[in-house]
Parts: sequence; structure tokens; C-alpha cells
Amino acid sequence: MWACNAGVPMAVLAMDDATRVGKRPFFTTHEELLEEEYYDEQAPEKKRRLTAEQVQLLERSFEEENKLEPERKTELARRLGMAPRQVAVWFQNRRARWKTKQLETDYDRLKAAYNALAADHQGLLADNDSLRAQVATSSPCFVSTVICLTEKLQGKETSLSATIAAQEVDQPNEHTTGTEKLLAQQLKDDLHSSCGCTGHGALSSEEEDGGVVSDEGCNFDLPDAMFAVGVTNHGAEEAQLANWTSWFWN
DNA sequence: TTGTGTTTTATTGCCTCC
DNA sequence: GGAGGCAATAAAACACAA
Repeated sequence: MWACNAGVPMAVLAMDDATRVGKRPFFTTHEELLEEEYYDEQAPEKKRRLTAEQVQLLERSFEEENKLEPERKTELARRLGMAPRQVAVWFQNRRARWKTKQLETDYDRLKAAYNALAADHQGLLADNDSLRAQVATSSPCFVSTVICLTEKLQGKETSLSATIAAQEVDQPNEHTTGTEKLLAQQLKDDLHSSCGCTGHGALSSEEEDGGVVSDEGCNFDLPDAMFAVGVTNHGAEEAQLANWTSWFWN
């Protein structure tokens, strides 16, 4: 549509085209290009590529501002010997190419960030596994203890209620301290005996397998605070233990 | 030379803004 | 409602291997 016919006077000659043998000039005068009737009267022509000089100037203009105001479009068209519509189309296509390039760049950047994060995550998982293995190896009694605690807390519900009730009858104003100490020591002793250790020392490998207790016993000892089961809030302690158990097994 | 893939120029249709 | 932008697409020009 925008191409001109052979024999049309050429004020602005596309240099590359002019040097091509057998190829007609693509551009004509600015005045002719601005006349709509000119295009209407021309027979459809195959499209031609812009010259290097034209592209160079268009690129420079695009770098300054990728949007095209009407004045700039007209001025560029005048300087390049192109139709204003052609300049607009070139900018349109150039913006599309820029957007595609930008998307590719963004994709590469995000992919690199993702890979770095994934590697970091894998490292953390490995560290986590290593720490869990250390815990399981160096304190085998800990595993048993966690299981015991869960079972014991469930089993203690009934007996605690009975003991507390009896204590309250004997010493109604001192039950908190006395009962806590009593129950804490009781629970601690029960746990260590039921998981097959004394609460001090280490298990041998065969003891780990068979669960037989040596004289040395277990090298893992839970803090006393863990056994300080308050009479009035042992439900909260149970919840805490549940959290610990969950942490350990997950 | 020819087939094929890529790039560039241009069109069409739809949407938004003034 | 017209101008301009964008996405999708057509089609010519170009590059290049076989």
C-alpha cells in the first residue's frame, strides 16, 4: 500500500535500494507521501525494507522515547522520507519487539532467582536431615522418651485426677506446690524406667536394638521444667508435649 | 536452487481515552 | 466518534543449510 511505482520521481532515495539491481526505489517525496490520494492511486506494491540509515535514526528516536507524539511522527517522517503512518507502524512493531525482549530478560532473571532459592532450600533440607540423624544417633533414648511421654500423659489423666482430689482433701491450701513436686518426680521416674534407661549415661548399640538397659543407662535427660506439670494447667503441658512430638516426627 | 525458519513491514480488529 | 495503542496475523524479505 505504501510502496511506490516505478518511475515515480524520487527525492529521498533509499540508498540500499538504489544500489540494488533491478529494484525500484521505495520512497518518493515527502509531499507525495503525505497525500492520501497518492497511495489510493498507486497499484499495490510489494513491501520494501527500510534502509540502514532510516532504521538507525528510528532506533535513536525510539531510545529517546518509545511513544510517538504527532509532532515527532511528522518530523521523523519528513526527515526520513517516509509516510507518517509508516513511522507509526515502525514504532508499533518496535514496541512489540521491545516487549518480547523484556519478557525474555525478566524470565531469565526470575529463573536464576528461583534456581538460587531452590538450591538454598535443598541445602536447608540436607542440614535438617543431618541434624535429625544426629539427634537420633547421639540420644536414642530421646525417641523412646517422646513416645513414652505421649503415652504417659494420656494414661496419667485418670490417676492425676484421683491423686489431686486426695491431696486437696488432706491439704486444701498447699496442693499446688506439693502436688506438682510429687507428680513431676513420679512422671520423670516412670518415663525413664518405661523407656528402658536410668536417665543418665548412654545405651550401647545392642541395647538400642533390643531395648536392654545397661548400667550406664541413657545419656539423654529431659529438663526438669518439662516435668513440672502444674496441677491446674497440665492440659497446657500436654499441648506443649504434643508440639514437641510433632516437631520431632515431622 | 530450494526448502525452511526468522525477521521485518503492514493490516485488521478490538479496546481505551479524550 | 475519532485517534492511537496493542495483539494477532499475513506476507514479503532475508538468511542459511543441504
